[in-house]
Amino acid sequence: MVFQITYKDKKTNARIGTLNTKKGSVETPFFMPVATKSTAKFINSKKLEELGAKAIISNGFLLSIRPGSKIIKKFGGLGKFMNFNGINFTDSGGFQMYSPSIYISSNEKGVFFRNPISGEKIFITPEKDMEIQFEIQSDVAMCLDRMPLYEDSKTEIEKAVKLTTIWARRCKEHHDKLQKNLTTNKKQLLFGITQGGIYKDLREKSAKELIELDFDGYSIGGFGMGESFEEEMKIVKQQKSIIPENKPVYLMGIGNPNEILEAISFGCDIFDSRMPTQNARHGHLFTSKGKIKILNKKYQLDKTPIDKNCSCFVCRNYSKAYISFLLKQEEPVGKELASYHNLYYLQDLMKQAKEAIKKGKFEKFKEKVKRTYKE
RNA sequence: GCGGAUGUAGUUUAACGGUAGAAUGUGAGCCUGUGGCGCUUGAGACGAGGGUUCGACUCCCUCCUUCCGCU
Repeated sequence: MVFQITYKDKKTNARIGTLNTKKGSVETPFFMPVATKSTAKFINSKKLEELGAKAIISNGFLLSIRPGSKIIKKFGGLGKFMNFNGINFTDSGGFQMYSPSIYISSNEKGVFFRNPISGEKIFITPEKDMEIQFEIQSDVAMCLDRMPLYEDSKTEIEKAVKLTTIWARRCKEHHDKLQKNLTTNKKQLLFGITQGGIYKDLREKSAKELIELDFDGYSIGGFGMGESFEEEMKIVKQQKSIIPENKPVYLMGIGNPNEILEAISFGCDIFDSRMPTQNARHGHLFTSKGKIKILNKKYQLDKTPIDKNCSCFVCRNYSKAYISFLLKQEEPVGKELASYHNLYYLQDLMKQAKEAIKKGKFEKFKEKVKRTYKE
């Protein structure tokens, strides 16, 4: 059993569940720090465990360029290579099509990338992508998908949906083949990714086509690209109404506290985003009173911690003024401290959300957080 | 003391007898399946005084500053 629901909220569609992987189980909903190249930026794997991350997501495609999936395999897989005790997700590289510096083109057969280091052309097919993630031995793999941009025309987005389904089928077939000889408890999970922008009809088509292929879980992709909160949530709600109840749902790339809680209330289970770490490096910090910009001059002499209500390592030891100064100086430790706090904040938020769901107080909790993060 | 050079944002520097431009720093904002990159925007300067000129940061004079060299 890949996924079990253990508790359902009465007022909303929020739920508590268990995701079972070859590395172990994790309670949902949870948030994954992004560890693209086998580490979160400025936060090592032991710190990730310390601050409460039970799962993280890395990028299979980028890791296959360097150090190479064969090397990671020799270490016994990504989890052992980076010495992370939690669950390792890997992304397919589909998202890198949005990165003009390495993306060249794509067709029905696969995607052309430019190796950012050597400059050589790389051709990634869905089959190749599955082999990479299999070799890296992540616990959960993602399908290669075609992510359109928010500003793309509906025709373009429709084409992306079509391609995403074609690739998803090939991913699934090849993934099954690769795992045929493994015992059940050694199997890697595979998630399909829906596309379709903010168009209900395209999203419906995308989700239904993927469901027919029967994945271990379903990701909603292509958000956080410029659409409004309402546009996004309208689709999330719709996708959840199509995806079978007993499948875990992963809203990709979403890290804003408001958006996460809203999506949880619709029944989403898994999240990831570079937001906490990227924001941290740029001085935007999450607190129980909302977001603060610690580089602002008014914190120059502030002796208090980032968040008085936070019990993280950073808030117990350092002042706003000190962290602000370090960030301004571009001292790596400043980035480390800020990133640590933001990641801790999100892990703690998820913990509180789960407790609130169990106590039947989730809606109230969500509204409270929403008020502090009103923009 | 004499001779030479020098003086433009906090800093490093452009240009021009007719609106003084940039870089960096600084203030404010942006970043959602990560390129630690970056992007937008605000404030900020002609050493002082006099002269020539319709008009001077620009040409001339005096003073001052700083640097170099020489008694």
